[in-house]
Amino acid sequence: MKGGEWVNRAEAALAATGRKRGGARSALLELLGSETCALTAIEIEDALRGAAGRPVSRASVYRILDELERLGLVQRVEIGQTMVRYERVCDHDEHHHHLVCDECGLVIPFSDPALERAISNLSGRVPLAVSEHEIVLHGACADCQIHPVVSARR
Amino acid sequence: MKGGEWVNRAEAALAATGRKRGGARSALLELLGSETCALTAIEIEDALRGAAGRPVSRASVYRILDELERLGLVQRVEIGQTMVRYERVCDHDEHHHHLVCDECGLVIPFSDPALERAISNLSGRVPLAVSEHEIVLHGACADCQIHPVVSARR
DNA sequence: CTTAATGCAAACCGTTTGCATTTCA
DNA sequence: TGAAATGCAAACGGTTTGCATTAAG
Repeated sequence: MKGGEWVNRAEAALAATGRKRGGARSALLELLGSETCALTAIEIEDALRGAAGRPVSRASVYRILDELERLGLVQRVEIGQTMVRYERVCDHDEHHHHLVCDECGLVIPFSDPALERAISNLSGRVPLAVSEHEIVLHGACADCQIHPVVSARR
Repeated sequence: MKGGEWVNRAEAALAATGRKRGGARSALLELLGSETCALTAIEIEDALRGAAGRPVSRASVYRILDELERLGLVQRVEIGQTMVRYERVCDHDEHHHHLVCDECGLVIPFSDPALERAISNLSGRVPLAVSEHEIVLHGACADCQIHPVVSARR
């Protein structure tokens, strides 16, 4: 499984910087490894408090995510929903972006080679050394087109 | 000037909903009309308190922006910088996206027809009725490639 | 033992809200 | 005069920080 590989890579990267191992962090790594799309800190906290066991304090969730982000193992995904989301940084073939339903908040991952081509093409012609990119399509998901939630509006 | 047109359209849209005119709002409209790229609420507040005259309270800035957003006259731009940015919604030919320098926070607008083509092409093949999209390229601007700000990191 | 990891509670800060006051039509 | 617009200050809520405690090596 892809996520397992990522967990190993993460453990290795952390060990390489002379870090000690902690229960909270490995629980969080395992969760992120099993998840393919972006979660908020609260969702992570809840998931860890729930079934999977090993509750982790919110402060630790944020600290660990921050650390993983600095190491390039996790990336923030900000898709206009107040709360920041986090997901593991994956190999090229797992690279994806997000569809966001503005009615119900549903987040769906997608990928599109043509779009990636346009981006990498563009990256060379721009006054910035591009290191990453983020694409978000907003709209209404199938359910919300059928059952519009009148009062949602963020 | 493009911005002037936008201001007129905005005034008209507001009048059409039976709203009264207020000093704070017209000052804010004028500012947004003269600005081509995204500003934060604080930047707007400062700009209005400064030279241009007519200080506007922060609460009003947020309320007015919210109102303009609901009317489709302004759009939020969230580019991973903690604070939300706002810019006027422009005609098709002014449509653009953003380059963000992760070192110093500089925001640069850009547009790319090929990218837009890829997006609109994609929009039809996706499980979402796409109403808008946002693209952000992150990296280091020219200045920051030369003089790296060691400790910036958000 | 020495240093990193963690939890708890308080602090932060951008944003929103409640309420009294002013302004427009 | 009645509804909308505005300012001020307090409330909110996601995130960060300080500090004391626990645990890894």
